[in-house]
Amino acid sequence: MGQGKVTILDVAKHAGVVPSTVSRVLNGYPDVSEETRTRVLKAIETLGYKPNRAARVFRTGRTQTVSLILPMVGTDFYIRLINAIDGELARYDYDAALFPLLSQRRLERYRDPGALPYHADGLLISSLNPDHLFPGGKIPADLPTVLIDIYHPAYDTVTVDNVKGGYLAGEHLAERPAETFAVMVEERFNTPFASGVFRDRLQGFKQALLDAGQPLPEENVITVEFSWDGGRIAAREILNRCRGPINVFASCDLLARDVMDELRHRDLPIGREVRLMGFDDQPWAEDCNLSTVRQPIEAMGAFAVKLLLKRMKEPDRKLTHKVFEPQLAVRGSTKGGESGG
Amino acid sequence: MGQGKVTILDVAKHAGVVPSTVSRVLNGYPDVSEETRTRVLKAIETLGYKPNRAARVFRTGRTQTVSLILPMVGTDFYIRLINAIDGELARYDYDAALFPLLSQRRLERYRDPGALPYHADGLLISSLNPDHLFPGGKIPADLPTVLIDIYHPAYDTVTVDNVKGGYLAGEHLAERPAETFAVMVEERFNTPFASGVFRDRLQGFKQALLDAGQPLPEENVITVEFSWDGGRIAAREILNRCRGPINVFASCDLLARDVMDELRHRDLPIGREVRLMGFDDQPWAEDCNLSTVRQPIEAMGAFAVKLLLKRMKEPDRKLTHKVFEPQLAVRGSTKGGESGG
DNA sequence: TTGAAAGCGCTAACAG
DNA sequence: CTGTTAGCGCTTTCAA
Repeated sequence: MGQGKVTILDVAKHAGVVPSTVSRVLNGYPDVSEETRTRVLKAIETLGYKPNRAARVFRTGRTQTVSLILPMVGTDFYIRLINAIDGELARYDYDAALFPLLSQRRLERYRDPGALPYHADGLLISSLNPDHLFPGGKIPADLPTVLIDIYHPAYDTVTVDNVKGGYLAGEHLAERPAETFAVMVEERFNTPFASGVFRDRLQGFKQALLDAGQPLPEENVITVEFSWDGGRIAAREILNRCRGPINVFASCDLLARDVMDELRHRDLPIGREVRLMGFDDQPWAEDCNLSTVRQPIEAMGAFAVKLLLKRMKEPDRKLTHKVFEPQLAVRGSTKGGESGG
Repeated sequence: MGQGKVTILDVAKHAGVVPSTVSRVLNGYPDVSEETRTRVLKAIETLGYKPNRAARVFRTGRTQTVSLILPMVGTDFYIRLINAIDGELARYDYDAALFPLLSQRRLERYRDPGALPYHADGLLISSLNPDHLFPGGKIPADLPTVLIDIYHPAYDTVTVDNVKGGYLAGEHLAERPAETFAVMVEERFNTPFASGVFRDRLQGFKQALLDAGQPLPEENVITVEFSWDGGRIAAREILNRCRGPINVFASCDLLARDVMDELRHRDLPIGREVRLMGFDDQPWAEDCNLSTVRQPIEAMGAFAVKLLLKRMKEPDRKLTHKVFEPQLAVRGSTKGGESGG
């Protein structure tokens, strides 16, 4: 049975119908009598028929696939995003194909309009700016496209308001005045991987402090590489400079975690002497008792999918730029009293 | 020009030849006169012809694509592996499609023989045991398959000798006798994600100590969750138990890094009072001055690809089980003198 | 070295 | 509700 060579014709013969009828059953058309339907299904079963995807794609011109281009996979943000996108796509019988831009070579291959990622019905690009990615900023293939986590005037975009998130963090810390520091991540220019989110977060943070009448001195912005000990270096820098009560805003939880670590090793009671905020609400942030800013990633993913499907249906609809609002997650690291951990 | 609707027929007409000739040019057949070849190429150029991948796949039955199923993407091991595989595949005009098993839902979808990953000419599976992955251990689609980083008697496999790696680490540490500990990562049974590498590393390590006449007491094996603070917990445990000179073998660099961190915070001179070994040789291991065990990941990836291509050519060739040997990378964390960092 | 012709497996008009 | 028919774009014999 089923050597993979059973075609719709075999099924039709076996069921005593014509191929198009089998096709109708296969594609769930309503106008098939219950009787023939079961007969066809039985034939499919006994012959072990497996539809030939290549033929279907060829014939219909649709792959039922959406390509998702992103910098990497493995961080919490992307895993949650992918799952959200995946789940939503499945509701419409679509599959997601993942294309993490792990190396320069891959990027170069994706400049070819015939490359694998463009063999899809639509394109989702997360955290990457087409202007930096492709020569002339033009996506090689002419596919319906939605950008996630990055703004661009020429595409449908789904973003989170990072400025607002930073503002929320700033507002929150400003309620408990202290010498305040921000730990930033180096974002190189002209890199494909520069979405500017960290810059935005800092900007909002500064604004909040300004509005609260506690402007952040420029020298209190510590910029570090996003490396295996960036956060620790920043923490040491801060503690060298300042002894009294401190507020620290780290532009992502990963950084905040390292800062927290360093603080704890110095027996500084987090939440009292030092208050610390992160950004992202990583799953372990709660365990760390880390105050942070939560992004509605699942909602963004689902929205992006819906938007893409709409764009696929109506290529000429006007552009949508959806902005999601982040939320404050207040925990021990900015409350009084308990130590964080 | 080139609305994506230009076919090989248009090109043929424009060049004054017949479609099959265009096809011959497209596929680099030798028996085409230089004159017609250039004429065809010019036609392709001016019309902006882009070959229709779907049609080609349909016609030839080949996708020129290999699917790579792995637990995740983003760790150094997988990034290096993917790049190696990618590069080797490109030499043979193949593309790699990545399928990280990020969620249970994805796994379930991949149980369907019609799922996207099986729409390929071959399958590479890294670090995942088909027996745990699929019901009955049978890969849903009947594709040429090579397993990487995991052994299985029924498939071509490419592995690294983790037992040997652990042995090398053990031998190395045994040269400087001290109270010795091993930090293990919890590997749950019946999980798709249990490849057993950590177990193998520990086994080799124990054997080396045994052979050196310094058997490792069972209670000196510290098992931790692979979480954000597993290494630190282990380090504290070790330091609570023991004061004198210590040898620590962490079953991966990530863990070793956290152990090292905790040690440094206690001002324990790494390489003197405490000697520490990791496993994997992460890119930052050298910066940390961490002694570790290096895996020939690039060689493994390239070999796996070659093996897969052979299997695709000759489905009936006998199974290959290639085992690569790891190498010791000795650095400051196990040398005398300098502190690690 | 090139042309003619057939057909891969499936779907989508259209007709009945 | 079901059958007839045509053809998607490309490759691959086979013949010239």
